[in-house]
Amino acid sequence: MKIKGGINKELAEIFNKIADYLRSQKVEFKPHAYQRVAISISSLEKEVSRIYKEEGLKGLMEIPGVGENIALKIEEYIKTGKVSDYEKIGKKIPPGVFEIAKIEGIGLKRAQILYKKLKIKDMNSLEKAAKKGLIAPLFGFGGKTEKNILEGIAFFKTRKDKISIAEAFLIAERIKKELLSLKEVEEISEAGSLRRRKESIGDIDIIIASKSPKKVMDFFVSLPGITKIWGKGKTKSSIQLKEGIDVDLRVVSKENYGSALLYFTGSKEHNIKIRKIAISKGLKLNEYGIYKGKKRLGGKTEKEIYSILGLSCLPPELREDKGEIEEKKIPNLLELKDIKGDLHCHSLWNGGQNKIEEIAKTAIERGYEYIGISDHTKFLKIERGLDEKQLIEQRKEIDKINVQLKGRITLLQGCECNILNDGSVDIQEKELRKLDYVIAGVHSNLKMSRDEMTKRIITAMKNPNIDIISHPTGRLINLREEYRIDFEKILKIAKETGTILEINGSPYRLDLKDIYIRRAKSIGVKMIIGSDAHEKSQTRFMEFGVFQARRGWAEEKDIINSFSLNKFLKLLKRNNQN
DNA sequence: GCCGTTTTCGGCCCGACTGTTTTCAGTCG
Repeated sequence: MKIKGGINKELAEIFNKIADYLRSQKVEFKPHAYQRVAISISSLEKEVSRIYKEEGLKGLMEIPGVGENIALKIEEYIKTGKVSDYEKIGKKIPPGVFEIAKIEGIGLKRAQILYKKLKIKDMNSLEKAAKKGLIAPLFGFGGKTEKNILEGIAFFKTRKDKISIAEAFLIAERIKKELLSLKEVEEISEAGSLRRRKESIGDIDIIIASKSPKKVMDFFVSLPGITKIWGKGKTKSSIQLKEGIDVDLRVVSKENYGSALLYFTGSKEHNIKIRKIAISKGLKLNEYGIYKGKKRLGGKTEKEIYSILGLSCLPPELREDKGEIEEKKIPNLLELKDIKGDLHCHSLWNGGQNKIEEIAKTAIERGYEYIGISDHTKFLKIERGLDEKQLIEQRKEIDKINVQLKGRITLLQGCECNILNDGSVDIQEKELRKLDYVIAGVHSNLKMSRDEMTKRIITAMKNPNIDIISHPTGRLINLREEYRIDFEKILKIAKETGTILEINGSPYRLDLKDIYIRRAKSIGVKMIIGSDAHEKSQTRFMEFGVFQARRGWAEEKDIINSFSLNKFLKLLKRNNQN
């Protein structure tokens, strides 16, 4: 069973599947151990093969959650490309059955029942069976489950072969770095949907300015990790990477770089519109430049072209033909460097991977002025959510670290408490009041009716002790739809109550999505970007939140963690009541 | 299978809810 992706991701997926399998066999404790290792390996910065090469088995065992047994399995995979225990499972369960188990409402146990009873071994055979109504009569299944299965399959079909912005961004950074090592490369940039920072990316486009296209192309098609060369020419080459994504490279002359970048960044709709403007001015715009008759007026930079067309230079994130061309006042978009703190971080206290002190030090390295610890609370047993007593204990620790780090950073204590079915939360109000800020989010019973879920969130927003709503729509990209909510109503109440909506930067969520951010901004609802880091390196998810905010036309003034600590605190509901 | 400022062995992964059941699987991160 071969899985696409870098070695850490491959192993994480194998360990996750072993965990799923053991859980379906009712094995105790081991699934948790495997799952933990899967999480910790996938958040490693270094490839396990490198750790093994440099430090051997001992190095592997220093990875959190890895003991002797799992270290040996990692070693086996590095040496042979296989984990024999996992191969044994593969003989019992076809890979398609694991896929089926990803559908909401189906776990590996039910998938195995379907395999045994109806010989269902992939999505296709599952869909056929559900449509024929063969599933509902099975013991333990029913009409609603069958309906859920069909909805789940439909959702899976819409996601196509796209990868997340986070994954595409990191791959592109790596490739750009390699290409930049060539002295023949004069300019380089990503283009396409990646440059526009869309949340999912079909393929990666890269544009290079160079006088020696052949050298650049030869180097490009010899990069490590290529599984297929679709085509190689003087100006355009296309490859497939082992991560399962295609990369297209175009090499142009420096004179054409701006026009090529503009053309290949898109969007198509944006390009059509600016070409029409060119025509209306008696000009012609293409990927080689901007022309009046045969005379070339420019094309070296994007700015030059926009200026000839009488437009301001539009940031790529806005180029969707959603009003940016007509807009008189182009927003001065938020930038990563504007961010002064991260208020959504989980610590070791609730099952995160790092001590508060380590998170604080990472925040100092990131240049933040403040950092907030917002651990889950007690309703989420599986996350070891904190109760009132533990919050009081945690405060003591935070106070102590604040003294140690005085002058370097300020730590705040918050929590991410749970909005229960009736809109109340799982921590007593008087304890919430003692915190510096409170985030509340929905983490359970996600399939409520639209009215009930809207009411549930609104009740929480009306609570004077709740400052921020985390991941307000609850979607997981490619995995789970939003809660059914009346978002307009939620915006209205957010504005009235001064509740802040989060833009969750985790690549799995990116919630709020771009159109909601733009809508919130237009109404004047304040937002905050949180990394939702469960491991210190994940604080970099802030950047993906900033991308998302930029696509939503957000400026510094719309995002409250771009404010200095004092201004930020003054904006919180708790500090703003008469 | 991992882990140790109580431990090198005995803890760890709990509970409320939904759908479909009459005991259970799956979902929330």
